[in-house]
Amino acid sequence: MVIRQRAIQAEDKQERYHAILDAAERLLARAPDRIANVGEVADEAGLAKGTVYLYFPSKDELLLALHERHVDDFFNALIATLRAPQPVTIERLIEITQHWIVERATFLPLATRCFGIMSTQVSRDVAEGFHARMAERLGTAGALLDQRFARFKPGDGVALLRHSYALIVGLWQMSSAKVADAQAGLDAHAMGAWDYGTDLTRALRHLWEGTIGAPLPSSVATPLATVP
Amino acid sequence: MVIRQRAIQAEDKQERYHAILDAAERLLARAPDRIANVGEVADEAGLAKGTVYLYFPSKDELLLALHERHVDDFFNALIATLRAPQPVTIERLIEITQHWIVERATFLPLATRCFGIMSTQVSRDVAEGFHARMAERLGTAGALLDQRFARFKPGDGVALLRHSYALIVGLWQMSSAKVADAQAGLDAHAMGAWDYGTDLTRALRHLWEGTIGAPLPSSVATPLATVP
Amino acid sequence: MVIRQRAIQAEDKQERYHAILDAAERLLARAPDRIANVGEVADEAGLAKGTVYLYFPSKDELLLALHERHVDDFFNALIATLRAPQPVTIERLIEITQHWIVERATFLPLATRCFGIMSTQVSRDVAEGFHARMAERLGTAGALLDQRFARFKPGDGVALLRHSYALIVGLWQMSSAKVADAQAGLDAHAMGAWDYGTDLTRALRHLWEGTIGAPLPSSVATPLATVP
Amino acid sequence: MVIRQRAIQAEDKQERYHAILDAAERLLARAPDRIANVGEVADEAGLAKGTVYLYFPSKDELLLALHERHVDDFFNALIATLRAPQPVTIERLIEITQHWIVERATFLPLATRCFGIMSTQVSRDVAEGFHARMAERLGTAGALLDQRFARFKPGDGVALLRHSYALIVGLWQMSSAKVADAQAGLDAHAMGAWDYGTDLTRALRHLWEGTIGAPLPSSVATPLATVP
DNA sequence: AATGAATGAGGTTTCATTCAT
DNA sequence: CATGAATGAAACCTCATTCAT
Repeated sequence: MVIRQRAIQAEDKQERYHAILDAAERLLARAPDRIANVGEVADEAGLAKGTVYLYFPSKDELLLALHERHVDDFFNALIATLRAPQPVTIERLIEITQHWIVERATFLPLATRCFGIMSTQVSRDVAEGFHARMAERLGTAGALLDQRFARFKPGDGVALLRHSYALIVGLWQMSSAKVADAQAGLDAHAMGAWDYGTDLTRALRHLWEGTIGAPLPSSVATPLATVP
Repeated sequence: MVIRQRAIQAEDKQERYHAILDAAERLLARAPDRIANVGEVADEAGLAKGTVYLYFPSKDELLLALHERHVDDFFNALIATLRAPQPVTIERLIEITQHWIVERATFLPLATRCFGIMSTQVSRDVAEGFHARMAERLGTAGALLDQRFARFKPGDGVALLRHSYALIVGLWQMSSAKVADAQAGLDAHAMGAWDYGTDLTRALRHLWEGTIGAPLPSSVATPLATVP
Repeated sequence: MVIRQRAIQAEDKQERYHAILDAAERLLARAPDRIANVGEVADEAGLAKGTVYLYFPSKDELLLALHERHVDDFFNALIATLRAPQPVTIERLIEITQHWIVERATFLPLATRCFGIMSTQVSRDVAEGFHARMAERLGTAGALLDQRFARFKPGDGVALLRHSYALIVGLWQMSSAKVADAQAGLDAHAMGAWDYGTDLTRALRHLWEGTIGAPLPSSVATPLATVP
Repeated sequence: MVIRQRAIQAEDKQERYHAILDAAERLLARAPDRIANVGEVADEAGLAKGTVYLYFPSKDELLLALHERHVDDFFNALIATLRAPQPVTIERLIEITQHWIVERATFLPLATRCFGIMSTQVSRDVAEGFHARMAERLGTAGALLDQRFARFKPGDGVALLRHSYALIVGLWQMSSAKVADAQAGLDAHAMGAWDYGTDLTRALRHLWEGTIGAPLPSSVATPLATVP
């Protein structure tokens, strides 16, 4: 009923676009098990339901956009680290993963949901767009990895990142909340280490060692000679 | 073992239970992108909707049971191979994965769906039951791996299997049908190898090499002296 | 107060709320034996099913609201009469009952149904709300009765009304349509007077006489000295 | 699967008929808010679902039969009292009502349900049959009342009983469990006496006094000269 | 007579999206 | 641009009753 300030400038639009994503993010953080409906997102953003559709063509694309923001944050941190002159330690890479993915309570639930969406609901165009942008980021970060590892051929870095991401998501799905709790009672030794964070670290380490072809010292890569 | 009009013997009931799962499987194979509703499954099975609910307490549990059958088939093949006296080659393990998971068009779409179900819709009891049975199979196969690899400590086998499964599922989600098609036009080199089967093989190889701590020869494990 | 295509003003909403109840009322009047489903109500109101759920949280609450409107109409008439300066005759009270309850073909079938709903389907909050509002009306009318009857102690009026209502509903249930017809063939004398309207009048008269402690003249109460 | 002894003798059939009613009674006593489904009744009786349908043509008629048994018990006690040579006190009549109706947790919920059924689901024949049998009992007890009260004309006794029954049922519906609890917090005085048992006693007393045309002493009727 | 597997009609509710205002 | 009322497809599950065994 209240007519809000209209977003006429492109900047205002950008701002509102992100305000909607922020609202969705808050709701997801509050209840990572469920995806809020459009009405709730609109309410949380202080807008009307119809307004959301001025900024996003569909709910699915809204979710995808939010996921993309998560992914972006992660890649930005990763790329920044790989561009910095300092040696890149494996601990540092795992730290980045922990911080931007594992500890961000909304990342993995939304990723799971988005993979579900992607395979069934979303139009080919949208899926292509999403993957193209994803590929770009992957390409950038992968290329930096290729430079760091003497033995890497072009494309190896990208592949390693893709595999890592698959491991991160796949492992999470196998140990999501309800199940993790259920496992608490079982014999941890017989089951293997079941804590997601610990298990993931171990799995990534194995994957990377296997990819590099040698045990990982604390530093996985040599310093870059030049800093971009 | 003719299935009569009414399944009165316990055996007949087993058969009908599986007949319903078969119907669901056929529908999924016909359209891996969508999950049929209960009415369609009943029709396909030549039964009434209510009859399906005599055999499964809810649609979700039907899907879970179907997924479990997939998983069982895979584990049975895996365990049989690990129990056989012959040396286990990595090629053989990848073959099993290819055959029972990758090439079975219904496995991965359903797995993705089930992960979604598991975290939100299904009661804790059901989820626990599912995971307990899964853990048992994992435990059996993992223990056999432990015996095969001299360096493996108890639990290493289970962990390797879990990590492998995560990789299989996660990678599939990143390259599900629609997207794979979309990628076809892009420069394969720049993107890295994007074919799911090929990429998965490579990723698993890296993961396993990293876990074993040595490059994989064609045979990943020594022959068993005795067959359990 | 033309109802527009969309009810935007609060007034329009009120009107639409009642339009839905009107539709339910018409359907019930047309077939007092059955309760229409929500789709039928929506059709009758010229709306979509979902729209009904914008105005009522559930079917049960819709029925309750309709019943409440019936009850309200009755109490409004009753209270108006009791507030008027004229002497209140028993004939007048029975007239009101006849008009607003007995002759309103939908009142008693719905009341019966609502008592069923109330004890099993409806949440405690809703039931409490309903009864609180009912108690308020009862209290108002009861207090007016207390003033009219010299011998009434506070609360006697409310009790009399409650008892009367119980008699109205209970007697109706014992003589609902099908049965009344069935009785038509029997010897009316041996069975006692079985016509609902007549029988009810007699029963109420007895109840009231017993409550007042004296035979009822045509005027059951003294005129009010002052009109509130 | 177990083939039970077949009820071939008429006596056995009677026994089984009542065993089914007993089962329904137990279930209702255990949860007066809900009507068990046919499967539950069969289980509780140790029979198969289909067997119930050998003894009752439909669920509704089963419920009606159970209700009829309740009503029978009440009337038997009432008639026995009215036939006994002792003076009949109002306290005694109320005691009978309390014992056979109010305190029998299953009577009133089932009565409510049966009135609902009767007006909508049951065939005319069944309804007629039920009411005819009910009328017979009413007639017997009513005639006894007519004899006890000097001023009663034929039919007055039946009418009084019918009115009393209406009051009993109607008042109960207005104060069934959920609501009674809800009322607990309110000011009992302003609301009138809300305890069902107390309120009912008061209402019945008023009804009877009004019918008899005089305040009720402790003894409502003169002793019978002859005992049938 | 007894069983219990099979039936399938029947009804409620949610929510992404549209579009009149 | 913004609103939020209206839409209506979609899907689940229960359970009284039937009937093959």
